[in-house]
Amino acid sequence: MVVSLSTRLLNITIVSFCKAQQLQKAEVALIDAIRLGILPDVVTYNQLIDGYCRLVSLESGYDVVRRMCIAGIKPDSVTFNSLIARATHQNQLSRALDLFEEMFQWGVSPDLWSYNNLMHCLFKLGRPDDAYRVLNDIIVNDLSPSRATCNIMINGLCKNGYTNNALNYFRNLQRYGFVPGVMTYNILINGLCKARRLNAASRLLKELVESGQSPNAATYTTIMKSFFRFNKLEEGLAIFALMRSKGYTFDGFAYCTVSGALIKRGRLVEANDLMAQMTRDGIELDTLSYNTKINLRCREGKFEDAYQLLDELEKSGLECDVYTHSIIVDGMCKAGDLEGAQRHLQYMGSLGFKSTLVALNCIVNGLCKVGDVDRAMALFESMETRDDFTYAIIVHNLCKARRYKKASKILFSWVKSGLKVLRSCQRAVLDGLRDSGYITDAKKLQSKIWKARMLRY
DNA sequence: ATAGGGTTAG
Repeated sequence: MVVSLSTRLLNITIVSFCKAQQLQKAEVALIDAIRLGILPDVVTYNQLIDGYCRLVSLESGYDVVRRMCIAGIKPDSVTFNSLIARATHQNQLSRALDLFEEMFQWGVSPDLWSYNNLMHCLFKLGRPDDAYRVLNDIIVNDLSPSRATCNIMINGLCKNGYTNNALNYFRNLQRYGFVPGVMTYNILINGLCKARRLNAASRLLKELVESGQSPNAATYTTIMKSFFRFNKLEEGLAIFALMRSKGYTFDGFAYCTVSGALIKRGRLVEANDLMAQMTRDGIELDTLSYNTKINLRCREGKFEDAYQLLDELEKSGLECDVYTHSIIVDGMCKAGDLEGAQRHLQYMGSLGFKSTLVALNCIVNGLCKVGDVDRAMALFESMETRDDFTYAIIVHNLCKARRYKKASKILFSWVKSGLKVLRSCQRAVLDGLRDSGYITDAKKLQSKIWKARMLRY
């Protein structure tokens, strides 16, 4: 009795150190306890494993599993769930499946958490069919899907383009007595907004309110963003005002989102006012707010001010991120200072930023805008990773320069890359080819694209 | 645990 009480105290100590992100101290507590003759149990180790998985890495968590086995304690489903959560969070599917296998070998059955994580991972990897198979596994294994399971299903279906299936699934669940919460509604509203089905989204919003629940910050942000996406600035601003009146603008994120939308449309004065208002409302600046302010100064052409903000950001103990530098590189490109942009890109590299893709895209775009499509092409060819933005910039500008043959080659490699292809770019190339007399080439390109798309699946 | 949210193209 005395021993088990001490173990409980040890566990409370360990979990609070893990929550405070102090693994060293948790380890010391464990050693001290053992020295006093207090024996750790499965809970002790599970807490430590979870801490290592969350704060350090999957491998470091797994090391604790080894220690636990040496100590003669058998892992349980909670042990594996921490490891599986970390693996699936990093989209390491095969690692997660290895853990399932190992779990079976220990004679431990996966529980609902294990399956939920696996489902989520499969959806993120764009494999909705396999995720659906996991849902079947849940039912076959006599586990009942939880609210989280349903949300993961609905979200996964939406994210993979099956908005209608998500909606049908949702309605079926309701028929079986499922009472959706705000999160479920948010997932669907977001899915419908992204699928440009605003009427269906607003019907669900109405349903949410009629169910006696209140929309939350996420609901409002989703709706506001979709207004901005469809260029309905005033409607978006009205939502922002509503958020403010309800106190959902406490973290400054909404301010920055609205400012970003204003900056994009060149309404710099209003963006300035808004950022000032944010300060007046007593919201502290974080990296995001600094980035927004830097973006604003760059667009105003005040690069000294932008650099001063950068300085201030670092002095206040915050850290610049990849956005900060991409914003500066883009700002210089937009101001026509390609040399400055290249210089800042190098600086960014020297700071150890691995992903310079967005900054490179900005420079490719900047080179095109000052009429140097050849240098833009050279940079494009030298890039080791490209995304849909990279291709869109190059293809669009080659078309603008009426270099349709080159554009059609790049468009084709774009299709083959599997990245999302902008319809406007594809049309520009095909129309361009036809209008300049290359009718056969246009037809050939079209059939090649068709075939490449078919071959992908 | 699972919803939203900042940089680049059109």
